[in-house]
Amino acid sequence: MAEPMYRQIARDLRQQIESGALPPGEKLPTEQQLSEKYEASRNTIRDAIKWLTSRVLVETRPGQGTFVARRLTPVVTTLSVDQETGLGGGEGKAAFSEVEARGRKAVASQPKVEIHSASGNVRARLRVPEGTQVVRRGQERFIDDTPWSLQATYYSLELVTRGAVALLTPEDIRGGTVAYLKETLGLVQVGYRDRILVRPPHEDESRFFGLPDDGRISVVSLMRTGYQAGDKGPVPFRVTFTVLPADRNQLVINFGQVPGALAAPAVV
Amino acid sequence: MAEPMYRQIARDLRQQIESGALPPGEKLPTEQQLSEKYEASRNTIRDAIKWLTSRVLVETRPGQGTFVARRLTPVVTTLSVDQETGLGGGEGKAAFSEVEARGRKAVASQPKVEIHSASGNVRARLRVPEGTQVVRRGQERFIDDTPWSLQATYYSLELVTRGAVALLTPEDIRGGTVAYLKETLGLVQVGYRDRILVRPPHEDESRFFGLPDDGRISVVSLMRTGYQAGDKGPVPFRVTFTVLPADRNQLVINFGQVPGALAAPAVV
DNA sequence: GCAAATTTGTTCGTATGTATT
DNA sequence: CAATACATACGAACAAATTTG
Repeated sequence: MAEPMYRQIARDLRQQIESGALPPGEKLPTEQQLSEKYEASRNTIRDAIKWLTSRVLVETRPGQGTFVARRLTPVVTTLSVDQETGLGGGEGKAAFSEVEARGRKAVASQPKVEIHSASGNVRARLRVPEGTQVVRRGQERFIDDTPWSLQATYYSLELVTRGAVALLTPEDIRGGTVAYLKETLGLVQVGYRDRILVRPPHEDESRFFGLPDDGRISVVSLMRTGYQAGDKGPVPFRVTFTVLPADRNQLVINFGQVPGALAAPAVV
Repeated sequence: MAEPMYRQIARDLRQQIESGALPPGEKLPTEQQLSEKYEASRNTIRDAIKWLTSRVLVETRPGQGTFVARRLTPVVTTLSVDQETGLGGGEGKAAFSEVEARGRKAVASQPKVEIHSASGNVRARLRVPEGTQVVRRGQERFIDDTPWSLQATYYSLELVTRGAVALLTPEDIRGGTVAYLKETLGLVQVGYRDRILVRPPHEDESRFFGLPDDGRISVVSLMRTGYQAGDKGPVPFRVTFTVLPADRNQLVINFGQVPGALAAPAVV
């Protein structure tokens, strides 16, 4: 038994999908029918389908059947600094200009504001001791009414006590928080560092994005630490966490002179 | 039956793993033993373990048992341009300086050179018509003797006919190909665009990296298009594809002034 | 080096539950 | 309510990989 039967069946079905014999959205024969066709038990057919499912080639819907997965058109986000606004890509309004330029509708929820103790990554990024109070401003974003990103920015509560009280209002801050902090406190962001990693989604993220609960689709976690000038070099003053489903997003970063046109999604 | 039995069992085991009762590397009880403990059939236990496996919480080894997965210490790659060398991060020797600064040993294979027709993404990135001949320079990279990245750069064959014959030699080009093209052809890279996406690994990639063949660990695909100056704006002249396993790599990009220290891996 | 014991992997059959049409 | 289709669960047998004696 060089290759298990369920793998042979999976391979055959995969070939049919990739050759186009079974186009996206098409319903596969029922497990019963496949069982007869391949002369295997229904359990073995299910193993084959499970193999295809874990590769996101098909998806099963109870009571309906198994369907060839549809390809999602990826959203491209440019991370490099916008030369005009000076805003980092993927932030505030800038996050949407690109999406809207493609004729898709983008909306963001009202920010949700919370205050709690900085923990784990937030402490590490902001370089604050345990127990430090931070303001968390969270937002949910949608494209064409489907969930697209979860974003949360953390600021030390000290910024509020120094006068940046608008950080506590659960509304969009006109012009963006970076500009607001500059006006209010004279705090200038001199640079930022993006950190990108891929990981399985948390449960709440799976729920929000409607990802399958088996964790086979990862999320891209984007951490952006903003720095202000300090005596001994740049000092962090805010950190933003953005979470995007990995299967429908691409990131683009430009260095130096590159074509001005919007970057089109790459073919996977 | 609100929550299926196999999920309850998986949840219980997961809790034991995350609480530390079952530390990384520890062997779980055998399927037989778990079957008795939870009063479920072996198949149900296997379903629970499969659930944990798909989340990379455990890994099973035939003939040995199931073990709590060990956390890999991620490798951090900085993509932004090195201020001193002018080289893009993640390329050539620059790709390794960061790794070696952490006391890890990094080696690259001799480049493998091939010539063939540009296809798909290569055509799209280089903006060349179907049938265009390109030079492909491929390299495998290792950190501490474990496979770390697969990289392939494509150049139009025209660069060779114009005099950049070293592109065809299966050896490292001293100083890097970007510098070589500048010396030889006066071709200056004025900018580049990075494009990042996440996808399941191809079969050859799974083999090379030793990833589980069920595709549950994705790879990060990094495409870098290099541009030279042209009459009507920047024109692409090379494209590099780098593939990294997503579970052990982090990317960092700096904009403006940021702390000079090496970026430490973030906690997931 | 080989044989036995252990452990996971594959496959079948069967029964029942749950979601959708 | 009935029919259809996938989901869960049990039991059993043999295969393949690995360790142990």
